[in-house]
Amino acid sequence: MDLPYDPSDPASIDNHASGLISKTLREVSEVKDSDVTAKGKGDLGTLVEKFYFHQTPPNTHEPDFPEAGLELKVTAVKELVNGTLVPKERLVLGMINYHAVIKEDFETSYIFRKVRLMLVLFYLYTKGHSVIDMRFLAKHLWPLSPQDLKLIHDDWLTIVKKIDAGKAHELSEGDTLYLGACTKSATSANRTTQPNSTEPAKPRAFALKASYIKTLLEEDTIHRDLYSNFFAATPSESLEEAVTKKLRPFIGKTDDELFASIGQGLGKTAKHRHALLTNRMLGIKTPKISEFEKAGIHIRTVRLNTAGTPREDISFPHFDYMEIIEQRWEESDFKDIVESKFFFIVYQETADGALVFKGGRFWNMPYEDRIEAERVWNETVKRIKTGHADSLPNKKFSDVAHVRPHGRKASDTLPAPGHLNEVKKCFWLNASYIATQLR
DNA sequence: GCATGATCATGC
DNA sequence: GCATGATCATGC
Repeated sequence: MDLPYDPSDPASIDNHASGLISKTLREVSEVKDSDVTAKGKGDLGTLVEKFYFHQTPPNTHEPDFPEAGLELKVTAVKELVNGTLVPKERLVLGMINYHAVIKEDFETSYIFRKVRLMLVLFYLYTKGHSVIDMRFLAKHLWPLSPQDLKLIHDDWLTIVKKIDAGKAHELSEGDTLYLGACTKSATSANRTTQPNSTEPAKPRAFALKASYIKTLLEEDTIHRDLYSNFFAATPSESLEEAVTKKLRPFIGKTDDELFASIGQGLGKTAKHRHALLTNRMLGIKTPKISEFEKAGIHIRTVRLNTAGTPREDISFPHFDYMEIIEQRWEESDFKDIVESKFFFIVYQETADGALVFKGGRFWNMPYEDRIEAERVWNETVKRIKTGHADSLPNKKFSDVAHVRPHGRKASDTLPAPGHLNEVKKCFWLNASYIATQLR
């Protein structure tokens, strides 16, 4: 048949995709309910290609439009309570074949061929509806910038090196910045073989992090003035090296000195004043650092006492008792946290009470400690389920993490099994644990 | 000195 | 008004 667009021309494909915006697939094509398979999950992309673009998706690792070198991605967004749209999930590019990937080069890998130029269609996820009735809201034609391509290349190498070292079971999304190795399995017990080790590993896929998609969407629209970049891609330099180089001149200065020299206009009493100061050190005037936002990096200030131990434990958003008992570890918020990357801004107290900047440190949780975090999470859920939300794992239970209150005040509560008003709580990383990790 | 509970400052 | 990250307060 004659196609209503030119499959060798990205602009023409993009233009044809415009006809989907504000529509559902059912409204603009001949698709029927019987075309939707079993769960209906994940196959909207296939249906769009077949019924709207009249293409048979290549069952190889080629981009969907090989002549145009363009990969079509259909992905869900959800609406937050405040009305903003955010990606519902990571953008999965394809399963990782642990045995094959260690023999590949990035330049010839399917990841490279796919991410170079992507047309991403965003639809609003609406629970309980068939995928063909979910509405498309926006699209974006993405030729990857050289900076992003460089970091994704670095990420790919990091992942493949770890697999080649026989550590596929230790992979974590926190190992990398934009391209992650996300777990991909219906059941958390599912394991596969890996090269150079007898240890079974969770199946994982290459995926662009949700934080990456979210930032690109925002940068593209109304929030442009929120973000700025500091990373200039040079072949030899990693993001970590670029950060280290920027921060080096400020190491050894006190926070008072830093506020005086580069902190004009910053509130000195703000609790996140040290994070703001870091932006200034990186030469960034906007509230957010583009590269850190894309990578979903948790930026946290660590204030060491004179003995070199953090004064405080590290808190996270409180959880909902009734929600967490319905979750499995694999889909929990805390699992996402322990598989994310952190950037610690380290200050040390001196005997005379000054705070000296010691530098920034990237960190993500090692494998054994993620197993321990999972143990704490499981015990927490078990206790809540059995009506003990008032007595959750404390510091004696684990060297890595504990649970304790995190509300705005004692009366800031949520319902839990057996408790109508239990104070809001969250997972904390133990200060003593962070101390050992920083050494 | 540390564990645990409670609350503050800011942004949206 | 609430979420979030940071910090304070209390008691053993």
